[in-house]
Amino acid sequence: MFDVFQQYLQSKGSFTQEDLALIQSRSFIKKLRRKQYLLQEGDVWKYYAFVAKGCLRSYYLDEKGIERIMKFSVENWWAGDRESLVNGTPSTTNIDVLEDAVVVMFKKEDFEALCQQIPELNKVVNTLVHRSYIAANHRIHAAISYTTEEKYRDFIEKYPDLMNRVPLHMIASYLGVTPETLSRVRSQPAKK
Amino acid sequence: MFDVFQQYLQSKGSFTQEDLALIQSRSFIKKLRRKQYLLQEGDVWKYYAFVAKGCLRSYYLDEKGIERIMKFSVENWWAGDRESLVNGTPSTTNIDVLEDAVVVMFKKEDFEALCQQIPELNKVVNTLVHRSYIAANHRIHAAISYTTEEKYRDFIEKYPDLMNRVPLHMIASYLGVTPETLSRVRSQPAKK
DNA sequence: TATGAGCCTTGACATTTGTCAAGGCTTTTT
DNA sequence: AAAAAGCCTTGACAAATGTCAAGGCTCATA
Repeated sequence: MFDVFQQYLQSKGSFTQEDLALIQSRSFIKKLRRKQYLLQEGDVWKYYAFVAKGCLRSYYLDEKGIERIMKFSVENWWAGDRESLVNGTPSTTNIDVLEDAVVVMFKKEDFEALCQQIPELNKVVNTLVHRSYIAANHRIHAAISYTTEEKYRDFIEKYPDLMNRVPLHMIASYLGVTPETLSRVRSQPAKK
Repeated sequence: MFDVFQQYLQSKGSFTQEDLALIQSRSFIKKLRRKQYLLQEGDVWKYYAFVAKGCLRSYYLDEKGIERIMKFSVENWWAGDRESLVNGTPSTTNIDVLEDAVVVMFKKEDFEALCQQIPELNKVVNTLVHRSYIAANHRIHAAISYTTEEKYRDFIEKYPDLMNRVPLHMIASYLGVTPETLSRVRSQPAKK
């Protein structure tokens, strides 16, 4: 399954065979079953984790104990909690598995050492954070200015495959509405 | 006004006098009056801009022509449009001045060359992007799971000084509610 | 095959928020 | 000083969303 990560890297930058071999030597593969946790609230997240296969979700529990989904991670995405990773603080988020998954993982220190040794890897990672930041801003944009219907359409457009892989009530959670509201919006005739 | 930026840099990393002199030599100062634009929709943003004094806001116009405020930038914050900067695409956001401002600016190429030459600067910038990303996630969290009252309290807690510098209707816009709703939430007796 | 859990929808009703209109107050501009 | 613009609030009503309860359907498991 490392080859999936290898292809990802090659699509984002140019790496020599030595680079790739070195990266692989520091990696380890983790197979995860449906419903299994990758990270639980209270633990400190100390890894870099690339999803080679499957589907995961990151969520936290709000004051009322309701699950709020922040992110879905499928093939070619990363999973984890950057805040916990960067600050070394206990995580407030849970990550569990929606579809059996294979994850390419690195310990934090190992990965950061790799970034020092391989400038191209460092560049790829920085670009990733940049893009994640831009994507987060799009989501803020959507959250504060779209109607529920617009949020839903936007989600379908951005993540058409997730529509068929993830239950609707989780999409509702991701969008910040109740399952009932999403259901009603879906059944409404499309207006313009 | 460069000294404000200098102090910022020194608080985030360690720089030699040569580093700082080099950085200053590539910078230029821009003074901006209230209501003036720093960036207008349609233009490509090609700078790095650090606010040494004053207050700016980033906003875009939604489908109905309503201003949606994405960000306020005061002293020791950055202003600009990372999406336009990174992708070279025309910006969809406007940045204008709420309080007369002084901004330390760099052309994109100059600043990125500086990052190449001064690894410490590069580190500071990468850390900044990381933190911005984490902050953006907090805002998504707030947007999808907080009530209006909670959003308002959260804003006050995070940005107490902005409360006294920015009109309420702009805070309402930032939070994604109408000025009327914010006004009502403010006048309600606090519940728990 | 039977059982139960999970998922989606629908209805009725309460609550929140938006919309429109108006008024008072302060600050800026003329 | 007068006029205008901007800001905040309030009221009345409409629209959107949440809450609670129920039912049917599919799918996994005993």
